[in-house]
Amino acid sequence: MQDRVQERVNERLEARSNTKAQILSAALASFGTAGYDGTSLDDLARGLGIRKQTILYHFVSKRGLLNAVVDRCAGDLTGAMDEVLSGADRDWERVEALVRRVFRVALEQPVLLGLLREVSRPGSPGTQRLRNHMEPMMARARVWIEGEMDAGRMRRADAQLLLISAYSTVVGVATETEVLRAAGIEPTLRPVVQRRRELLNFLRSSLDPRG
Amino acid sequence: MQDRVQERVNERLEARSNTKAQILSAALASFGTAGYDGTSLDDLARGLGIRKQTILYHFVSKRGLLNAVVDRCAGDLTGAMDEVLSGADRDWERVEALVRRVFRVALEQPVLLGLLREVSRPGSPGTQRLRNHMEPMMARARVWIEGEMDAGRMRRADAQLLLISAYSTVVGVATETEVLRAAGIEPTLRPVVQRRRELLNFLRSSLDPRG
DNA sequence: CAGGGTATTTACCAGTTGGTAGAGAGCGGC
DNA sequence: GCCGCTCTCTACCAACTGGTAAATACCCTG
Repeated sequence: MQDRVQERVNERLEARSNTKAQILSAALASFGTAGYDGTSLDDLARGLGIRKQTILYHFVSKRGLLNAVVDRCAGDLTGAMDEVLSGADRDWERVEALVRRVFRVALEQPVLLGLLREVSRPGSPGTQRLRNHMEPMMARARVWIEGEMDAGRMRRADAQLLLISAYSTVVGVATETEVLRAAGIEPTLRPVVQRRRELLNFLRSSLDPRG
Repeated sequence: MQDRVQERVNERLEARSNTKAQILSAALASFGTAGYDGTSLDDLARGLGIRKQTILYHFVSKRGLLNAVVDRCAGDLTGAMDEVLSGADRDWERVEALVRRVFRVALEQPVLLGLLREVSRPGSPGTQRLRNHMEPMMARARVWIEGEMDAGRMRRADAQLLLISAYSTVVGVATETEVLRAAGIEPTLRPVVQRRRELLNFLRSSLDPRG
């Protein structure tokens, strides 16, 4: 009996999250390409075959929708980073694993890069929200790196600046993809892989104690 | 007499270009920071102490204003590149001069980077306009590079991909500056200089025949 | 079947958007 | 004095914006 109740509740939750999830991913795509201001709730709803008020029912306001989208993306990113930071890799291996993991997320969800790009524009609503998500993770990475430095396993450098530079490179991949497309070149993996290699080289040359 | 007439005409042209130029630079700043959709003609006019219709008189439509802004920026950029490409530098020196010159423009007019960023977003109005400006210049640079390759003064590589990568790096500087600011770090020259160095290293390692 | 929560709808609204029409001001030339 | 040109203004508009209020459909539970 209790099981059946739970089943129903799950069904309900599933149904809810179905529409909600659809709205969320459509919003991600729209915010990431057309931008926040360029996204109209009416258009978004029309694209999903629903009414705008359904969106507002689930997310209260446009701003709330953006926040939810940012939360999801930040969750994906910090989740991926968390995975690596909790993993068994050590020293330089961990740095490399971190970079590869983040790039993988970026490649699996190209729209995510677009949103990141949109949301890191100064004055954009959602900047603060993203920052709140990223800051602890960045701080954690920083503490770890600085610990490695103290232990002499990494060369001393400005860890924060390094992290920011890495973050910019990842977001920059979005820019590059767009520029490529604007130039009429169908985006391939190549430039992305190249960027990743560049970033890894940069980090290695900054951190490798043998460097 | 003829002189006085000319004088008056100049005065008139000056007065015209005064308001027009003010609108243009305010629009550049707004498009570059708030984006195209995030820019309201009313707000823009209010900021200048004029009426929106004055803007529309000079630029016909919002789209026309964007086009004019893009034209100006593209002019600044291609002008700078043109200067170098017509200069006396040869081989690697010319590449370096080109990079330094473009970075100088970017540093002198940070808003320009913002606009470039905004306008290279796929689907953004103005993308095509920018492309029309940049393409001939890019083609010219490409032809030159490929000539150098043929002459054996540069190592063979995909010139177009190289140029796009360079372009992305420059635009990426805008992203980085914004990320820095979002992280609460007052933007300094350092990361920009670092990016420039990275780009130069990358180009050298790709093109230097001795590499 | 009645009641209650969830989800989606229709109807509506005030404010803002880019844009049009046209008047008026200031100016030099005839 | 008046024309014509450039520039800026007031007045106005239809379309669209995000958002509120309330009706309704649905499904499960009692």
